Amino acid sequence: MSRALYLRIADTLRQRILSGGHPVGDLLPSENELSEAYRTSRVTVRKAMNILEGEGYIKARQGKGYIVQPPRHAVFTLIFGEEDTRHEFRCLEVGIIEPPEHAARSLALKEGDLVVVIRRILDREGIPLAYDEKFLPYERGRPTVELELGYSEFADYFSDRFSALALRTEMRVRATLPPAHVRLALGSGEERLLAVDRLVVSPAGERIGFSREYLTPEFGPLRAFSGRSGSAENAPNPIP
Amino acid sequence: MSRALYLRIADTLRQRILSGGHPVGDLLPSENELSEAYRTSRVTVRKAMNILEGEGYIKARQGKGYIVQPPRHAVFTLIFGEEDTRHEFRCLEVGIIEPPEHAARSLALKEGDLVVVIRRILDREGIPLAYDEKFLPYERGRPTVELELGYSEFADYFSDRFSALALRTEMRVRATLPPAHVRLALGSGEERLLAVDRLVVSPAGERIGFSREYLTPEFGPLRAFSGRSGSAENAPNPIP
DNA sequence: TAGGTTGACATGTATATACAAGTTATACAA
DNA sequence: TTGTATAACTTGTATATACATGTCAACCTA
Repeated sequence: MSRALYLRIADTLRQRILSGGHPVGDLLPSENELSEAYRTSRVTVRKAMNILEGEGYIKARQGKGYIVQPPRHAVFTLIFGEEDTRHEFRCLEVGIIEPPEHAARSLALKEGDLVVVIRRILDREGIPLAYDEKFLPYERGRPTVELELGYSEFADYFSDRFSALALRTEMRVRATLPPAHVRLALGSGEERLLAVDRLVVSPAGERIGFSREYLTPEFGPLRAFSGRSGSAENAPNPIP
Repeated sequence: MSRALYLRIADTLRQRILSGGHPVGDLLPSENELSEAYRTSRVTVRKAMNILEGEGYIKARQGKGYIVQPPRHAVFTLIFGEEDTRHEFRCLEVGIIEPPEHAARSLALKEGDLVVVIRRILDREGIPLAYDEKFLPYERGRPTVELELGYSEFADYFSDRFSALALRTEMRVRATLPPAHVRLALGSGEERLLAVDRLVVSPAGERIGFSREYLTPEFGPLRAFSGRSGSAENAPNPIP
């Protein structure tokens, strides 16, 4: 038997969108029209639509229809460093401080607001891999269990307060010269560092935490894979 | 009305997986068992399963069941630089050469194989933003229209030979000191560069192209967003 | 004219059903 | 013992149907 009908419907609609037959913002034919056109049921058409929606080509609006979406950016699966578990964290500093300017701005703090700070070194067998600063808005009275934060992401830590999947993370990566306190902590005269800023935002828009990491070359490159839905198995590693 | 039933089923199963109730490799209860347990139809249970499968928690195996998957890496939407279209490419070199060692290795070329090379500078209003090298395996007799390659990705360019969606891209990002010829081309004494290697692979595993880009600080940071399925609208930009 | 109602039509959720096709353990035959 | 049917599971595909809910334009009323 050939490909399933709902896949073939998705294929032809996808092709029609890609070839410009349905420009961005266009309303696709309704489910009823399509099910008549393909002489099939509405349920089967919906399966095709769900696929295209998952791929980002269209967006469903109840009561309105399916709207063709602008081409979205490539989706990558990001992997930090090697899957090597021999690394350890050395905590340098934990406390409640006035936030440095960049953290205050990212967390949208008001003048005088305090933050919980955690500064750590990641190393593997004595070799420093990364310097890591985390900033969490300090709420008077909230238990500061979070001072014990391990390497887990904010998202992991806050998965009880929020559904981990609901949290949104924004990252910025740049090459940088380390500030003095980082260079000192990392020991060597490292100059080729990757700086990774992360901001974790709750579904309600509350800024939950901000972290800045400085990655040394020993940490390894930041790797990303696109194509197919992010399962690790189809991501072998041809780039040497 | 409360949340839809299929969403609630997905929620409770997700929670059960996250809390270790169903370890990795475990087989979930079958659709029939679940539809009895929740006193609903198999179709509704399947909707829940499809969600969890899309989120990577489980994987369906026909004839077998739903298998709990290992936690997958976060999926990010990557954005390069600003959405500023005032930039231009200046082509430095186009030709057919013996590949440099890193390109030959990434493309898995044999001794003596040649590549088409394109070296370009990206700049905005006279300021260099990036240095870009692309390498394509040279096939004798293939028309070298590709010498005209614009800023389009390989994926765009080869979308006629392959479905653009089928192509897989692997990226590596690191901070680097530029090699001499790049420093020369970029003019200034730039030292804080992001190096981005990309390898594009066809569905059959054929290595289609390799590119190496050196991004200056003026190019802007590499940005990534996670959470929700990669639509651009829910990615405003709080990190300043 | 301004504002509210209604109805046609869109997608969202849910049920019941049927058959196709992959998997596996068990029973049985060579 | 080894191989092969078979039966009882599993998920995959597809249909027909019902009602809930969001959207919007046309119409009606004050």
